[in-house]
Amino acid sequence: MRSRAIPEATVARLPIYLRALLDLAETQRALTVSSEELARLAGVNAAKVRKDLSYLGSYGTRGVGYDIEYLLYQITRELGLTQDWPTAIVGIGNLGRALASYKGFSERGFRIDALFDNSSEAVGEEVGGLIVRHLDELKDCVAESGLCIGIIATPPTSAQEVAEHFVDAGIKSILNFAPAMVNVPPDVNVRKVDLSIELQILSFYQQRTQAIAAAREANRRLNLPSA
Amino acid sequence: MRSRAIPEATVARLPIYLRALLDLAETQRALTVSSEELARLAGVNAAKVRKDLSYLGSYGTRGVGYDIEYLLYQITRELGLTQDWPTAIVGIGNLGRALASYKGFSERGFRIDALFDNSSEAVGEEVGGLIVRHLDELKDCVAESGLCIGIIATPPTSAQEVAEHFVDAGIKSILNFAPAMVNVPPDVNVRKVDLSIELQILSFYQQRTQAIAAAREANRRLNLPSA
DNA sequence: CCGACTTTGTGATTTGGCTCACAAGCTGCG
DNA sequence: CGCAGCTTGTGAGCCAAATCACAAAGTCGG
Repeated sequence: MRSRAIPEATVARLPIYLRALLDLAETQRALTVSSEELARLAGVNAAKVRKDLSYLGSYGTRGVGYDIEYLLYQITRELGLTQDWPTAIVGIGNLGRALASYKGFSERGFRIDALFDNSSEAVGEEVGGLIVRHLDELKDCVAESGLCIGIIATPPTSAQEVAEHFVDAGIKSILNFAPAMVNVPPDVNVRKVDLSIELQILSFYQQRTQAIAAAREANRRLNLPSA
Repeated sequence: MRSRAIPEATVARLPIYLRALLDLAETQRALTVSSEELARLAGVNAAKVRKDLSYLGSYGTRGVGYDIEYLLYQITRELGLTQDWPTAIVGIGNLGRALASYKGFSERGFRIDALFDNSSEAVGEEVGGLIVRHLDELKDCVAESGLCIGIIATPPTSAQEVAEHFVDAGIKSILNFAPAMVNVPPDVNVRKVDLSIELQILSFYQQRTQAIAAAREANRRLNLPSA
């Protein structure tokens, strides 16, 4: 189990465990936590927690559980959150503004360091304590201040163009909020968050349960035609 | 293949195909699309597209491809997007405001019909053309206007409370933007979007590639001690 | 009408991840 | 020290989903 290959699914859950552990550490009720309790807090099952944590190494004690502080440190380190990742947002519309002032980022070690837009209206404006700069300055800015992560918050039509600016500037990690696919070289990592896709998935299941209810109702009436 | 059980993974991709098809329909270059092209637009592989679409029925023509308009209609219907799903947002902070005025929702048939908060500052304010109401009015509002989907955009500490309000009001579909788990009865469907989790995942892979580069560099120096 | 070409639909296989179940290992108590 | 009671770590089996590969079914040109 000493292989350095942590499954993708596990990586995606580490941040969830991290948050649960932070909550536990704040409310100082105990020094250790069992896989059972962590599972409850993270909304998964206990075996999965244990298997996930075992990929990081054997950090638990049988009969006792996991030391909260130690586990916190290990997960933080594994996720690369012991260092700051300077981050830039491109596209200062509704969404970009909200992201720029979103507390959740800074709380988890992602300081937003620069904002860019290509409309002359937005450039020069102050948003969340930062001055919006023109997209053309991106490359220089990356070179100067070592930006590592780029966030796309533009309309979908500009997403590809912004992604290419990022790639050109040497950024290797991109978070794309625009509802559009972007193509990048294989050494660049893109993750996508689509706010409306999740709603559409909810719609699917909602419709299905309503359809089932309607069908049941129809059957009931057929079976009892003259109630 | 006539089974009505569409795999979850397929449901999650249908919105992506939908968007790609809408793009194609707008730019009217052709009446049909091949699985190959659709796959390229959606960022998946062609066999997956075909298998996904086959769960909806046999809507393609061999040697030709899929009729764009017809496929659009079928996916829209399957996702339950032929009807409107009245939606409410609870928590009118930075994020809630951005979501309330986010164009992407209305473009895809999710009209935001009501906004709620429980701070007396926010209540009464106008955001995106709607008046913010107090959370206590939620239940009445659901009864009156048939709200179907609830969005949580509060800080994590309030998420569970808001979820319980939703459940109490009879809402069965919840989209949770708060970085916290919520517990609901099994007949309620919760989906979670966590903006910072995606950044943390990016951080993991970014750190890993940097670590590999550093190790390689170190090796190079060891092998060439007196360059 | 035929043969070359294109593209779908889908069995078969592989992969990856989830769950179960239990041995191994720790604590605390008598 | 030995035993009872927890809790971890992990092999084994299982299941869903991704991929492959190809027959079936269409188009088009001559």
